[in-house]
Amino acid sequence: MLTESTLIDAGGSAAGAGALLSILRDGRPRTRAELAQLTGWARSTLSLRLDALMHQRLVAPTDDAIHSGGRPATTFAFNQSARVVLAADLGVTHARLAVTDLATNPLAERSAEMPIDRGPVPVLTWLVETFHELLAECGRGLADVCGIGVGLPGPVEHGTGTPVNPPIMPGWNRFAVPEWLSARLGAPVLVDNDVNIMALGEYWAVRSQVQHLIFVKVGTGVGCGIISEGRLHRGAQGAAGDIGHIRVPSFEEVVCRCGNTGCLEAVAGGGALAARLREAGEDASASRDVVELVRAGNVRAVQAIRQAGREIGTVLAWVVNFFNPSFIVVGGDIAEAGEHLLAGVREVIYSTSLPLATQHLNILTSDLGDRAGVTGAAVMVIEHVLAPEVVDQAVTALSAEG
Amino acid sequence: MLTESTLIDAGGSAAGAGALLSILRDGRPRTRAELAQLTGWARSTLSLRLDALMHQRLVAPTDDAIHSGGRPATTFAFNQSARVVLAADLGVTHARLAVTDLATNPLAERSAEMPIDRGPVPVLTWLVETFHELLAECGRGLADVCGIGVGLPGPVEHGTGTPVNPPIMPGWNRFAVPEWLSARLGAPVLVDNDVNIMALGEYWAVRSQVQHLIFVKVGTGVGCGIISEGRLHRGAQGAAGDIGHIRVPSFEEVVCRCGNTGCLEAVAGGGALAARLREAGEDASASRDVVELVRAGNVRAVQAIRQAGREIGTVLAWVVNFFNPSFIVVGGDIAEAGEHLLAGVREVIYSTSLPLATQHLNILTSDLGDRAGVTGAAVMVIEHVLAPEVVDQAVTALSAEG
DNA sequence: CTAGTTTTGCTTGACCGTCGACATAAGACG
DNA sequence: CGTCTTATGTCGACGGTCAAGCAAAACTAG
Repeated sequence: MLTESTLIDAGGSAAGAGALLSILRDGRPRTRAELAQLTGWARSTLSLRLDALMHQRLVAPTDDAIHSGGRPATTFAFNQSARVVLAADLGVTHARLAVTDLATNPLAERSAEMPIDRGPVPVLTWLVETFHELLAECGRGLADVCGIGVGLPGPVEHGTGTPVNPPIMPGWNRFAVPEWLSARLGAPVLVDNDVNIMALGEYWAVRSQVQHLIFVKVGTGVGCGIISEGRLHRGAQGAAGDIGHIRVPSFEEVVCRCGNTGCLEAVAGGGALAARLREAGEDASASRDVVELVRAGNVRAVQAIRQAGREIGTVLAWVVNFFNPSFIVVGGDIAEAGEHLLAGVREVIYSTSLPLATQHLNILTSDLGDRAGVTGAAVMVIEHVLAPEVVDQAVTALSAEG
Repeated sequence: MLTESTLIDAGGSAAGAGALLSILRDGRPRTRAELAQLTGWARSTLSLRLDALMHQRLVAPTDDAIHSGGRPATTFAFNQSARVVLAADLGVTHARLAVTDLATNPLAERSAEMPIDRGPVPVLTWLVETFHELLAECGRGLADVCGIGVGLPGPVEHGTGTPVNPPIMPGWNRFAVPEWLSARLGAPVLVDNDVNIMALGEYWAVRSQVQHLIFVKVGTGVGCGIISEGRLHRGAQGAAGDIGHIRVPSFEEVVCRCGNTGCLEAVAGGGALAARLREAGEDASASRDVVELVRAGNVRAVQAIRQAGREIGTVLAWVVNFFNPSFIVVGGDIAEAGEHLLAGVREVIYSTSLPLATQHLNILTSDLGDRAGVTGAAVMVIEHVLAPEVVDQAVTALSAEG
């Protein structure tokens, strides 16, 4: 069997351009002299590499030059607009699509009702159409697209990009999302669980200060995404972060939709809160109604959410001891209904977890809000496409053809 | 300020030798032709790199050649005996030292009573002396030592290798262990928490099958080490894995040595078990006595251990949902007292955790037993010293001087 | 407007790593 | 013992990288 392997770098002509780009990716403009010192290359070599990146339009000279008495030095910076990313966050009932630049800034965005249970072909067909519209909106074409990132509301085998036995996505099991999409959009496709993607998005927002982060989504259900040393921890079956079905104390009688009893989700999830408020005579059928009630100042709803925060905090207190993150970001419908949930979470964590672990721990609501998903989908693509090896390969391929 | 930075590879003469070694590190002998194909290098280049590694004695030709009609091809394999590693597992009362080869095989080993509370200088002085004796025992000298790995029973800041506010190591706080040891033994020193090191050791034993592993140590206290994607997760303050002070349900009244109540350790730790058995009239003052009782067939002790397994299993069931490991290895004094603890752990995890997460989960006792610590200490050193960049640097340094 | 200063682009020659080809070594087979 | 086959060492060629130097460019200061 022929493996055609090149386990180690090919030593191609412009190899190293990727390393240069990864220095410039922080966005700071730099002069040639600075870059030569940082890379350790000769000025001539550096110019070669820089030219290669400029031909790819991944780097561009900035307007402001540095004046130091003589000829001003032109500075070069990462060109965020070189390519665009198509990012999709598909929820159970709702979808958000965006075209972003290479720094996750949105160029065009759309949010719409789109039930996932319509099945893969209708949903993805709509997705392709909408991406075309959004591209037109911001004056870009398919040629500018460097990759497509998709978040799905269920377990996804990230290696192949296919959903596996998703409980709430009828028809999607083992559907080859990447193949289907890349055949129609002509770019690499990456797929992952929606909570993982939101964790990536939140990590991106604080990446300069933080290595270990937990993102907790409290919507109809409860789940979390785990970032260890800046990388997503997916677990052996890609099932990591499923804290919604952890059994919490003193609620052994509550039945969960998963069939077990006492699950966190059945106690503190949006669906459970709605049901409890309904029993108390309030008008609430879904997680979103609970948020409405809280916004309207309904005392019972506020109390319920705060108590839910305490229950979730109990589980997160364990997580803090076990995982020792420096950030916990809480997002999802229920978290966005104000600080009530967070208050409950903080109350329990700071009183229960180890002082060493809580000392420098930040517990916050998401700054990105419902944009965390699309941001994370874009991050997933950007991290892949702008990885040094991939850039080197692209640069050499282009310089080879002329 | 001069940074003298070379962020990107120096392009030194024999760079790439490290990559070659990392291929050979699986121990399988290979011919030049195979290696050339695997690396993608020309045969001549490959021979150059191979020579460099052979000069370092890191690779050696094997005796058996492959006969294929013409001139037989000599095969080359990683030479595990090229260097030795000094590994130390310092417990609270007990210490185990070993000299190992580059595949963690013990060449000489010693286990002794050595209370950690004698303070850093007496303990480390004894350690240096004993290492000299062990080296003499297996006919090696300090020149053969490529690194020293140490495990300590408390929180360690791995970057600097110093203990920080250890609760049970008087005098060790902020003691610069690496500097002290490397000044006397002339080799790089790596220090980490003992549980982390044991996790590394257990991971090493199953690394071909497993990416995500949890090692649980049940001794006087309870703690765990976390391996994510083959790398140790230490957490933001290096405090990850502290499951001993997670509060478990229905034991809110039990007081823990940490001052809180209801901690797992206060319910299921070896110290707690001894106390409970003592109350019941048995003769047990420490965790080791509990093991004795179990070995002697004492029913109360067996029941106590099995119940402790259930309590620990409760916490591990949460961990399984959150982290989704593929292996859980249980070690420490209490775990080695037979299958009783494991039975309790399995009972709870398989009945409580999500089916998806438990489907391919293995829950085992340690094969390495009380050797997990020294093995892990050796692994820590080997992974560092045999990392491609480090090997490249060593090879170029040697070829430069002649 | 001119002289001074610093960056930038271009060229050259030298060096070193890598490659491919050729010659030689080592064992198998008849 | 000679021939065949395959492995291995050696050597020249190629190409990428570097350092140095020079000329042009671009701005400041007077």
